[in-house]
Amino acid sequence: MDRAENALLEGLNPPQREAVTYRGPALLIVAGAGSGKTRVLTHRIASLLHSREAYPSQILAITFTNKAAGEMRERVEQIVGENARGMWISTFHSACVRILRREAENFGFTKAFTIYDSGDSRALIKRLVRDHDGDAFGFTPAGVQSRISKLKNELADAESYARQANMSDPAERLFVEIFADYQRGLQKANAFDFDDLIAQTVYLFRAFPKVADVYRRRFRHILVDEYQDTNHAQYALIHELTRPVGAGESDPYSVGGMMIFEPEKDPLLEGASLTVVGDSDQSIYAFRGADIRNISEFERDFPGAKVVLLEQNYRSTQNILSAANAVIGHNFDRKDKKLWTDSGDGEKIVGFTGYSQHDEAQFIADEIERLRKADVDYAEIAVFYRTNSQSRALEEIFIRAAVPYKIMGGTKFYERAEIKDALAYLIAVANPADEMAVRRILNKPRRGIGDVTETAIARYAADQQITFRDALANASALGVGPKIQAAIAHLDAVLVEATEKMLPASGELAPPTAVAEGLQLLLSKSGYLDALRASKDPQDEARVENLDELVAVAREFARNNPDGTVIDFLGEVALVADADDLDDATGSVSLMTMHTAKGLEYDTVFLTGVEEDLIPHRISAGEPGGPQEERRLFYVGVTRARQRLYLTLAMTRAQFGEVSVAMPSRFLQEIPAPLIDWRQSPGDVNSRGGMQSRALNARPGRGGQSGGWGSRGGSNRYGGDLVPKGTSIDKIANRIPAKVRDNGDMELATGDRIRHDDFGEGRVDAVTGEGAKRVAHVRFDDGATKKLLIKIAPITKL
DNA sequence: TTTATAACGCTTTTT
DNA sequence: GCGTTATAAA
Repeated sequence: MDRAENALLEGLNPPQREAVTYRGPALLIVAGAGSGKTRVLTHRIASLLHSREAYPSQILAITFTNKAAGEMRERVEQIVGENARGMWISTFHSACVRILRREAENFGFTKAFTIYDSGDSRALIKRLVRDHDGDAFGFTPAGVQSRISKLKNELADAESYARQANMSDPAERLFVEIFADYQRGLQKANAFDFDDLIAQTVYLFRAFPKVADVYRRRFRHILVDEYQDTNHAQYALIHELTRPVGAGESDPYSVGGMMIFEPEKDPLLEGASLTVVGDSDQSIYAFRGADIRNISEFERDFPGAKVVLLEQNYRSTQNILSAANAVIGHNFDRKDKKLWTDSGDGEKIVGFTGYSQHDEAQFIADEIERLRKADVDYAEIAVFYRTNSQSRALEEIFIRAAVPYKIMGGTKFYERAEIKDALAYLIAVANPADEMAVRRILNKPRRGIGDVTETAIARYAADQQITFRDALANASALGVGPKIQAAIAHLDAVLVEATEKMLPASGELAPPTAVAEGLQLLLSKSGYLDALRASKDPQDEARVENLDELVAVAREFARNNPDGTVIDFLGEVALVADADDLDDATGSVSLMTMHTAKGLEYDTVFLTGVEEDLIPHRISAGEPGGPQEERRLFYVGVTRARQRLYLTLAMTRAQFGEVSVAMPSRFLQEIPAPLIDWRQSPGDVNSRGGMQSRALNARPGRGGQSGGWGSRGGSNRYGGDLVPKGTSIDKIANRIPAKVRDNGDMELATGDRIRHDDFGEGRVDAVTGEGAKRVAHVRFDDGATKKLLIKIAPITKL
């Protein structure tokens, strides 16, 4: 082992070293949270390159997000420099796009295929459900879409599904019909959806072993990150790629001259070596088909596989790890794994219960400001929540408290209407077969082309056996008014002009700037930008800026890919997720869902909304394995924190415009009590002498919910302190009562007089809502009116 | 065809 | 609470 080799191993613990240096057909690295897996992975790649066991071009490293891929490439480059070029470090999806582009002609697509994101495919499915009268059977586009997606992830197509489905059930027959039509629709549009990218690549490899062999011969070392999140199709793809080369020679498809590569006699070459890294405790994507068995049964799938366990954590304090271990330990049927650190206990976890989500948010804002004064950088603070909708309350308070923040992965840039419109213009140029894109831009901006005209175009196209796009060129033949004819002709002319710019018919290469310029041309000459500028809707100003940004993205793309065509650009754009542009959060607090948080780490983490029905989410309760997955999600959130972890919740939460009572999450009770320092525990909130609500004090007498629900302690007529007397604190971890304050079925009617612990006496003006959500509208004697949740407000009937 | 209004219903996570 | 969609009116 030479010096450079030694440098690669420096600072690694023994299991990490083993993971870097082991050589064999299959290696599973079970990497607990924060155990340095990216480091191990990059060093392993560097080690392979350094020892000349592999050329860069023989390495395929697969990650889950583009961001992770970029990071890995960067870190490998830091070690091996220029040598990193030629490696494929990419996501499953972009790797498959690369392969499919090269091989598309083998199976009825062209190189110019486009990619349908979930919105696109939803739109297509929606139309099909309508056409087939699907709602008669209770079909919703979302439901059909998720069924199709699940099936594709299992590598089933409409035909194979039909074979084993109960076809005497008319609903099943209809579903199969819609599924098949959907697939035909995609094919006709020369497009793949996300799931197809993987599945079709697998089909391609299976149907054309000679094609598969090309890639098997090329990639000798395959490394897969986040293996616990792979679904069956991705698993199958890995399997296909790691098969011995030439093994498929007897396959009937390999005769017949379909393949583009000359069949040649191959000496059987053994399969590529496979390294997978994962942590079954961090599997949080089962809902979209991730199969935890891929990792738990790895040793069975790849006999002779080596397993390396990384348990030492380099990220968090022992207190945080102990809490994480305790919670995840409640999941049964998992391999026991305990994270540990040698860096000390650190601070206690801080718990806080607010009266409302605003109160909770206020606490977080106050705490952030306090940390800020202690010289903590905003960028090292993150706030996590389970659902995107929870971010609103946080935002409101943060804005008021002047806490700079950035929402990660909120409304997605590429899902904004104006961006999708702009991309549809590009698609109309790059892949005119994609009828949906053409239809989308038909009347954007408004040109007076409505339903009637659209159908006329479609009928004409069908009659003439031409595409919808080509029908636009014959506006005069459509039998529509002259004004509309002119509008269509103008649109057609703009598209033609852009096509010449971006895809010159002469065959010469368009200049790198063509995409950005073409986009600008489309947006301005189509009148799209003018329409936005003329609009009086203030949001449209922001839309113009978004479009400017898209043009900037196109320019950036041209710089990075001088040979990139508009098709390449669209392909890249279709596969960027929002997790990918997390970087520019400098100087602001990061807000994101727990799912988005995976793979990230922060000094200080606020885990908010730690309530039943939120985490675990109520929808998960009914799904098999749901609560367990929610626990893993919680575990992921907890293990993101390096030094400080806050667990916060609220007593009441407004959801769907309704206020409801929230209960502390069961996960809180799974954390040993001594680990948490409750600033205000769920118990305190209901019992006398609890701490005061800061939110209330900050804005006394403010109407609305936050002021209204809030109450400070107060005697509880129905049981006082809900922790039974004489019970040791350990038995009831964290003193979390099973119930919050409960007034039972207190009956209130208009005209009743009540006394409120904080606001004094008043008269009930009205009662709205039902059951636990009944709300009393009370006019207090000082003139203030409040809305009070009858079940839990600290009130007594007089 | 477009616009205004009402009703509706849906609310988890995402490459 | 929200955005989307159906319906009615201009």
